[in-house]
Amino acid sequence: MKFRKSKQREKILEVLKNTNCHPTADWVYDQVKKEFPNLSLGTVYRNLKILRQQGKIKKIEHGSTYDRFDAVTNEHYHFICEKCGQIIDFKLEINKEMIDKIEEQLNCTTTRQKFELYGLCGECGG
Amino acid sequence: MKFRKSKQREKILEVLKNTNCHPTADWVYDQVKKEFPNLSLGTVYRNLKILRQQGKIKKIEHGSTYDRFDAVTNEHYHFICEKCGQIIDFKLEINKEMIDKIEEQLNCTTTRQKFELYGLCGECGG
DNA sequence: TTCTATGCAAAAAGTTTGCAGTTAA
DNA sequence: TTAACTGCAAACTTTTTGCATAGAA
Repeated sequence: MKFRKSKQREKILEVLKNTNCHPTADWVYDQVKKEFPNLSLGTVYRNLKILRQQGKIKKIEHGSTYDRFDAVTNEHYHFICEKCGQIIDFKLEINKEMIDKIEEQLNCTTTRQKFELYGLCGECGG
Repeated sequence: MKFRKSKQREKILEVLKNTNCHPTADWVYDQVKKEFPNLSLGTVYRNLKILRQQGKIKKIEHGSTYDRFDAVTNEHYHFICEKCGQIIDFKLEINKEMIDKIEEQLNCTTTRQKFELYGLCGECGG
């Protein structure tokens, strides 16, 4: 794949580099629009895709674009296959001291944790 | 909130109880449609919402319906305040042996982990 | 009888794509 | 000169909502 330079793409990357708020495409659009008033959202999405292909940014993945539901009520965590989207449950004892340490450090109290692993399942070449 | 009984809702819960594949709304729709051929997707979504309000099922959350992007490359995790919505980054050394054990158990390879804490931040009474 | 649940279809929300014109190399 | 990039708008995908009717309590 060949890429040319584009002012819009450079600005999009710059905006992303200068924030740690994990923005949405729309937020990026609003920022970059200040400099390129005719910018379109489609261009932002296309460039976000290209920047990912170039390995310069990451999309914060959640496996699938569909909502998924779960009637299993006991405490468990999820492994999500990045290829086939399959979700596999696993159990785990979360280290309580680790949580305590973070609570102290951030001066907060936590009520629940989410712990998810992403990768390839057995069938997809794990 | 008051709820009445409904055959469709009962069937939706039954279908969810009898699978461990964390289905999408559409998959549930296809299953339940076998018994209720006039079923509509809207009804499935509405009942999934009600079942969540009743605490009978969970939606596998990914925080927001928007894709989010990140050009910050170093590894970090998030504490999310359930009152004010603030997100605070923290660093953590994830126990590698723990991951190895899960990989072996599930026969998968993991490329990344998501570890999120939810609760109250200092300002909100943490 | 009352009001929640339903089916249907239209709208909303978020993302992708086709097209004709622009621009980097 | 050529083919990647752009803006615009339409299409697409997933979820929500409005409305009239059916059905549980």
